[in-house]
Amino acid sequence: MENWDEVKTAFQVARMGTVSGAADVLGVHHATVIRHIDAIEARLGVKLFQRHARGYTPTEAGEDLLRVAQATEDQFNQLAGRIKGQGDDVTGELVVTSLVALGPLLTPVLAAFQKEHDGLIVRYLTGARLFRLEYGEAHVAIRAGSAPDQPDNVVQPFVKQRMGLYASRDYVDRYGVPASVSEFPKHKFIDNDNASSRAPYSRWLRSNISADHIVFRATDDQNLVRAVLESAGIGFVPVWQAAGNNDLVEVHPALEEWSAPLWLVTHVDLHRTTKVQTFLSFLKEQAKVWDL
Amino acid sequence: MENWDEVKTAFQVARMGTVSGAADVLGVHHATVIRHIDAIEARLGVKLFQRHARGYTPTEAGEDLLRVAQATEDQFNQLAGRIKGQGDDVTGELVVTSLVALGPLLTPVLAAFQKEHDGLIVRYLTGARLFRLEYGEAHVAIRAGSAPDQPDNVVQPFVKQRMGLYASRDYVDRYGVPASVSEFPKHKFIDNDNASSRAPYSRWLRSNISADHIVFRATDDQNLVRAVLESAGIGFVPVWQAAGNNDLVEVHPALEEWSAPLWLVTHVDLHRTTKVQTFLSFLKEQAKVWDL
DNA sequence: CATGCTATGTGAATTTTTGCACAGATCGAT
DNA sequence: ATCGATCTGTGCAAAAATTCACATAGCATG
Repeated sequence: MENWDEVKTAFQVARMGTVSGAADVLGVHHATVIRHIDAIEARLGVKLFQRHARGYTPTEAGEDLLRVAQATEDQFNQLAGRIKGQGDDVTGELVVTSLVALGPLLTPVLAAFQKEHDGLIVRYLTGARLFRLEYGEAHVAIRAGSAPDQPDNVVQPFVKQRMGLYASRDYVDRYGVPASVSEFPKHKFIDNDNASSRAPYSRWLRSNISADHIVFRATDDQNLVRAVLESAGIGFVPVWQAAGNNDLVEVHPALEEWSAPLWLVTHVDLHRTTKVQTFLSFLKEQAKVWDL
Repeated sequence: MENWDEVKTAFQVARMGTVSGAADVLGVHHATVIRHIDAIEARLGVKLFQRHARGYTPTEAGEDLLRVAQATEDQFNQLAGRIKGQGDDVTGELVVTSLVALGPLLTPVLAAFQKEHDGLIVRYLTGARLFRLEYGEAHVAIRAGSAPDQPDNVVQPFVKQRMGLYASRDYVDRYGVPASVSEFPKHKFIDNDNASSRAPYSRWLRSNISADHIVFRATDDQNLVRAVLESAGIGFVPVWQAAGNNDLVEVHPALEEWSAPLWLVTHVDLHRTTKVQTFLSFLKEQAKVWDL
């Protein structure tokens, strides 16, 4: 059974009883049907049909094939139905990945989206390692930083995350609050460990504060926030995150140039699917009421 | 699901995880695999795989297809096994057709053949209407008369059926036995109703006896024999059939030129199968001990 | 019994598919 | 970092499959 198309052809011949009839159904020339039958019979070494001028009557082998191929056709039709349908409704899994830091923001949205779509299973992946879209690990990724430029990824701007400079109440009690940028050199700062980070607030800090005043560095954003709370110094925290924390004191009003854009990233192959598109528009709608 | 071969290709890709791997298994070029996948996805309007430089990972739709096609492959393999096997052993049905008259001769042979092959179902069809090989109604036909010449049929000579001229004991008591052919015009004869019958004994009768001495005609051979037994006249009966009947008296020794050949006929498509060949050789072997 | 209809079957032309060669990209290892 | 191995992807030539055209054969109908 090397060639499945020949099985399909033989199936139609067995069902129709004639080569011409099968050719009509299959939308091919009757000569093609004859050659398919000849080929499959030659491979099997057994006649599937008895030929006569009024048509082909299946032998026992041919009737066996008829039964099996009938089942196959049914299964394929059902499969095609499922697959095509799947493209049009929001079911199955929706896998979303983002930085851990965005958890408080995204979890409510994802929960609400799930409630709207019965039969949808939401998987929200956040972790140390980058979940890769191109391996099918996620449908949608929310990424921070400069515009990603992966060839297979569809990237669109999401929201701007406003960043503020904060210190802990404890730090302020001890060192006070700088009245202006000019007083910054008197203070201790916290920043990303990545010296070439292209996050706008990080670049602003590097160009306005000498490196020796940056006394605490970490790779993970969450650990930077923890360092601020532990009074290690002054650091950037997203305004929405700082808003709910009474221990944080705003050291300097947020500047527009500190804002870090968030990006919505999907894989090309999945971007056009209804599931992904529905989620993306839902997400954007919810984001309108965010005050970042 | 128009093209079943594309399903097969997609199945292998889903199983292997790479286009190249699937191409190796399928024995085609990897470009062909890529084009098959593109084609089936285009028809379905849904991506079955996510492409990346290290291979193809199936989407949910792709995994669905994997499951269905896996089952299909299994079923096709089993089917191929059954069909190929069927070609090599003697099982299923063996349909044999012949003239009713040959029943006493053939039935024992058929019964013996069935005993030798477990799982074989013998159907011995004898009837008024001609069972037609080309419609698959029979595997083997035993025919009498002149060499048949159907293009789709494989014809081989079987045995010569010796014919004798017999009359009933009652007829002989009344009219006596003709001492030689020269006395034949004094007697009544029985013959086939078909004036153009090419059976050798029938032709001999036509050329040696004038038509007005043939007082009983029938289409069916068995009815001709019955007419002889009912004392309607002198008629031809196969010697093997007359041998077991004490009511029949040989009127004239059997002539070689009266012998009617029997033919074994099979359809081309079935002739090469083991089942038919096994039966034919069995039949010929049994026929060696016949005294016709 | 001739005629029309519907079949199968086959060689030649044409279209489609396949294979080939090479480019581009990724990953692991030396 | 560079090399080698392993993938995907694409234009182009070769091969293969399909279509076309026509021949042939049975069967029903008038």
